[in-house]
Amino acid sequence: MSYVPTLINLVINNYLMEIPSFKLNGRIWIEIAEEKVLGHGRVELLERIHASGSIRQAALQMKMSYKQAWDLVNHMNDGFKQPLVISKRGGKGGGVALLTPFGLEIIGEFKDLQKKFSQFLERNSKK
Amino acid sequence: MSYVPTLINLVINNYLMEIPSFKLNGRIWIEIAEEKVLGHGRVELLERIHASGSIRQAALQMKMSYKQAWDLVNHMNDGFKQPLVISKRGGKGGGVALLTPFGLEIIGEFKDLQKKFSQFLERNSKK
DNA sequence: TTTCGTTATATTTTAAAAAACACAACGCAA
DNA sequence: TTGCGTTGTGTTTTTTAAAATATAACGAAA
Repeated sequence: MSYVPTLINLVINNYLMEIPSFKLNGRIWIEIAEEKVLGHGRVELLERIHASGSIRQAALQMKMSYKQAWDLVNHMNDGFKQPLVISKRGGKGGGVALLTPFGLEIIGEFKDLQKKFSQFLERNSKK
Repeated sequence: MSYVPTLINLVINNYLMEIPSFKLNGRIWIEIAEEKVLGHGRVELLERIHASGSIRQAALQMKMSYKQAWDLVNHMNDGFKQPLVISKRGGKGGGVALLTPFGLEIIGEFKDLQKKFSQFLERNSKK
């Protein structure tokens, strides 16, 4: 900095320097080929698809449009080499979607990471 | 889940279950009273204000509007109890903005946290 | 072979976020 | 006392993201 007015220098010395308590928060996600393929929201979507057997029901529960949910699923299936979700249209119930063993594995992996991260955030917050 | 077609069950067993290598990425930020007050972008803004002595120059360097930069600074000063930036208009150069000792302290704190976080991300990526 | 509810996909509309624009206030220096 | 470049603030416009709408394809079951 090239110029510091003397008056301001006087003013700023009236403030304390102790850092107040704060909460550290954040988000983590998995990237493959520099692209985000899995995060908090997508994992919740996968879990709800697993529980309901339906992309549409999962989307409704999360208050997102079916299109958005489908796009996310599609993007995940593309990002990983293997599908996390397999779906079929027509038939009993109109159609069905379910998780592959690989998809279930990925969910578990992410939840492990998320747990470690939550501990990190807790440890590094200032009480 | 209530219904799993046998055909699909056969299909999904053809996929492997090993988790591929991935990069864990993420962001952290500081919250006070449930509100985000400091993150990656704001810290960069503070550093550029410190280096240039000007909110406008810092904004230009980061390709954001002056208004946005000013709003961010204002929000930070509000969020923490004390100002991180003090500014003055008029006079030589048209005006000036500079960091308080408290602002500098906060930058240091966040960079420490960010460093730890980067190590966390590195440790938990899968090679 | 008709009905049903879902998957799959494209298009349109709406809402939110970001950027752009405009201008008063300020105080040093010429 | 005038000019200058910045701070400070509100308003308008543009861009982007999200939501809503529409519609074909599908296959089990009645």
